[in-house]
Amino acid sequence: MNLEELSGLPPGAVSHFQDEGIESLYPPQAEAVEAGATDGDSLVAAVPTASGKTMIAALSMLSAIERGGKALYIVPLRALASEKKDEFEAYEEFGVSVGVTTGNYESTDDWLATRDIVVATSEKVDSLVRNGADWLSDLTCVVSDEVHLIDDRNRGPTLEVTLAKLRALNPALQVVALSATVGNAGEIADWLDAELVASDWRPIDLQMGVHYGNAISFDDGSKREVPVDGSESQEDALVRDIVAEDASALVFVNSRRNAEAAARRLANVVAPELDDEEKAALDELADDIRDVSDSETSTDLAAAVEKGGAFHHAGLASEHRSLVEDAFRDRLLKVISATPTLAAGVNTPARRVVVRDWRRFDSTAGGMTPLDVLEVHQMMGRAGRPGLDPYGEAVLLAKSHDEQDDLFDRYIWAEAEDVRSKLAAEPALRTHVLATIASGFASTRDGLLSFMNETLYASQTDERGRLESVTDTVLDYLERNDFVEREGGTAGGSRSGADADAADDAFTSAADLATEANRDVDLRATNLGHTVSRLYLDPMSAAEIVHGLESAGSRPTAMGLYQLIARTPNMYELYLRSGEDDKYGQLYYELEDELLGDAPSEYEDNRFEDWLAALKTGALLKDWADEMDEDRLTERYSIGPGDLRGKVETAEWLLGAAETLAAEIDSDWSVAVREARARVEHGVREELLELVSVRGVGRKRARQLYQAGVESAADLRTVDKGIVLGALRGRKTAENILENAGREDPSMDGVEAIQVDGGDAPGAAGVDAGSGSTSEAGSDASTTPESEDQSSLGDF
DNA sequence: CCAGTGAAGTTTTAGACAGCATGTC
DNA sequence: CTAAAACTTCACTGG
Repeated sequence: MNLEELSGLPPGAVSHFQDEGIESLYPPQAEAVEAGATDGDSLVAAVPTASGKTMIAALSMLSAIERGGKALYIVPLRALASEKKDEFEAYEEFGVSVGVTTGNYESTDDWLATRDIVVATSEKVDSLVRNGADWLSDLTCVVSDEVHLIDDRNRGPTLEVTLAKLRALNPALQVVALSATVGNAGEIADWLDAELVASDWRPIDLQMGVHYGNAISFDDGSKREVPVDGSESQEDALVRDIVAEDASALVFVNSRRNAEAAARRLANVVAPELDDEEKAALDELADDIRDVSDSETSTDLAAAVEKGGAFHHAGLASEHRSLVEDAFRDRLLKVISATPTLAAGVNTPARRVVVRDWRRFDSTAGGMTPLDVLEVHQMMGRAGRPGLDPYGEAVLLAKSHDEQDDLFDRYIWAEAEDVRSKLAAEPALRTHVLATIASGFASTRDGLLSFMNETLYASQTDERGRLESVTDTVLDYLERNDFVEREGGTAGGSRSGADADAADDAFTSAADLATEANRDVDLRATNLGHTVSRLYLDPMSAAEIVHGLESAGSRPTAMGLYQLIARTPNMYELYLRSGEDDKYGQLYYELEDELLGDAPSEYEDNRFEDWLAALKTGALLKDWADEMDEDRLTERYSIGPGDLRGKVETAEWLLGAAETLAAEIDSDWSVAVREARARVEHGVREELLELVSVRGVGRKRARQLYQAGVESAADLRTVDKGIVLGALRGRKTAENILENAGREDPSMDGVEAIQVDGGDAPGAAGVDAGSGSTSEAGSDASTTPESEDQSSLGDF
C-alpha cells in the first residue's frame, strides 16, 4: 500500500513520512490499515520486533487526532518512553504535540491535557486513573506497546487492569495493542474486542541457527563454517568471525558476572580490528564512562570499551547504558555482552546475535530453568539492522549434537508461549482491588466482581470461583488493615465523600456494570485507603509502614526508618551473601532498639532472613546518607552504581509516601520521616541539609563548604568569597553557587582562594567503616548532633 | 625461593515501575 | 524435574 492512498491523517503527515524515506507501507502495516487502524477500530498487531509496529501505532494515533481526538501511548519502560517521545516529537512539524509522563519526568495534568499524544508507562497511567486525571476521558485512542507483558507476574496485572479501566472510562475507545508474536494473540484480540493482525513478515531476513563444533546450522538448511580455535569459547569465535566482516555482535548471557567476564574476553577478540580513529573515539568514550560514576563497574566497563567491547546490565548507571547503546548503534563498539535488559530495552540491533545461555538460575525452581521461547525470540529479534545489514543472524550454542537438535525444537521451530493473565494472585489483587474501590470503579462486592469480569483473566479462566475467592481474601486483608470498610447486606450505592474527587465518568460506568448484580456488600475505601491508593503503594507496604510508625515509642532514627521501608514489598531487598547472615545478625543485636515494629523470631528462618536482608538494605541507605563514597558503597554491598541509584530512588519515594501516611494517621514522627527522606535524597548528614538545598550544591560540595566553615545559604551570602573559592574547585562553579544562594555580587573576579582547615579532602568525606571506627565526615563528625550518625555500619 | 599452572573447591545467580516538586559534580 | 560459570585456594612443577 502506498502512503498516498492513506486518508484521514493530519495534513503534512504523509509528506513527513515521505521525507523520512517511507514510500509505502510494510505488509503488516497495510493489513492494520485494512483492519481499520486509521478509522478508529481496535486491533491487536502481533508482529515481530522491528517490523514497523510503531508505524501502525502512529497511523492510528494521527488519524484519531485528525478526527479531533487524543492519544495515549503506553510503554513498559521509562527508557522507551523517552525513545518514543523523541520519535513522536518529529510530528510537531505538522502541528501534533507530544508529552511524556513517567515517575521521573516532569508533567502536570494541565499540561498533559493540552497534548495530542501522551507517552507514559503503564504504572503511570494506572496512577493517573487513581488520581482522577480529567483528560483521560478525552482519550480516543490508546496504544499499548509490548502488550504481551500482561503475562509478567509482577507488572502484568497493572497493564491488564489499566487497559480495562481505560475502556470502562470510554467505551468507544480505540485500543491498538502491539505484541510480539505469541501463541494466543487471537485471545487477546477477543478480550479487547479488536481485530487481529498477525504476521511473521520482517523487513530484513532473519536466519536462526545453532552453532555446534565448527559450524552454524541455520533453519533454512544452510551452514556456515565458524571454526573454534583451541581453547577459545564458541562465542569468541562467533564474534571474531562477524567482526571480521565489519559487522557487530550482541551476546546474551544469564548473569551480570558472566556479562562482565565475557566482555573482558570479547574485547580482546575485537581489539585487533580497530583502526586508529576508532581507538581515539573509544578512549574518549571510556573517559565519559569513567566520569559517570566512581565505581569498579565503571572502571571495568571503561576498560572493555577501550578495546571496542562492553557489557550491559541493570547494575550500570542509566548514563552508562545510553553511552554504550549509542556507541553500539554508531558501530563504534563492536560487541556487547548483555543480560536480558538489552533485549527488552531500547532498540540496539546487531548483525549477529548470540544467545549463549538459554538457561537461567531460578531459586524458586531449585536450579536452572530454560528461558521462555518468547524471551529467546525477543533476543534473536535484535539481529539485523534494517537498512544496514543484508540479513540478521541469531545463533544459539550447543555443546553436543543432541543439544543442537534440542535447541532447534525448543526455540527455533517453537512457537512462543501463550500470554496468561497473572491477575488472580494475591499481591496483584491487593493493590488493584483497593484502587478499583478507591477510585470509584466499584462500590459493592458484586460491582467489583463485575469489573474483574472485564479482565483478560476472566476470559481465560475456567475456574470461576478462583478470582472470587482471592478477591474475598484480599478484601479481608484490606478491611483488617483499615483500608476498606464493608457493610454487608445494605443495598444502595452509598459512597464516601472522598470518592467525589475520582472521575465521575468512572463511577457511573462502574455503576452500570454493577446494576445487574445484587448489591450484597457495600465497599468503601477509608481515608487511609484512598491515600494508599493515590500514593501507589502496595497496601501491604502501607500497612507495614503504618504499623512501624505506630509502634515507635520515641523519635525513630534514620536507620530505623530505612530498615522499615526496606522490608516493604515495594523495595527489592539486597541479597544476603554467604556469611552475611551472621554479620547482619550481629548488627541486628546492636541496633535492635532502633528498629521499628516486631522482629520475626530467629527460628522463623525465612522471615528472619528477610528481616536481615532489609537490615542490610537499610544499612546501605544509611551509609549513603552518611556520605559514604559511591565506590565504597558499591564495593561493600557488591552492587553496581545503577543498583545504588535505584535503591536510593525507591527509598525517596517510599519515605515520601511514609511522610504522607504519618500525617494521615496523626503520627508524631512526620518530621523524622521528612528528615530521613531528605538525607537519602541528597546523600548527606543532617547538618548539610540546608546547604544542599542551594542549586548547584550536592553532597560533595556541601561537605567541602561545611568544612570550610560555610554552613548555610545565609553563610554563602555573607562569608568571604575567598573561602568559598577555596572550598570549591572552579571559579565559575563558585560564582554560580553564590548567585543561586542569592548573593548580591557573586563575581569571583580578583578573588584569591583561601584554604580553611582540611578542605582539601574531596571524596574522603564519608563513613570510614573500613576500620570499624567511629565514622568521620571530614574533621567534625564529633559535632554531629544525632548520636545515630556517629556509629558506622558495615564492618563490625 | 618463586612464578606459573592446574586441579579442586567455593560462591553466586535478570529485571525495574511508582508520589511530589525541582535541579548533580 | 533441573546448573554452570566464575572465582579462590592451594598444591605442585620447573627454573
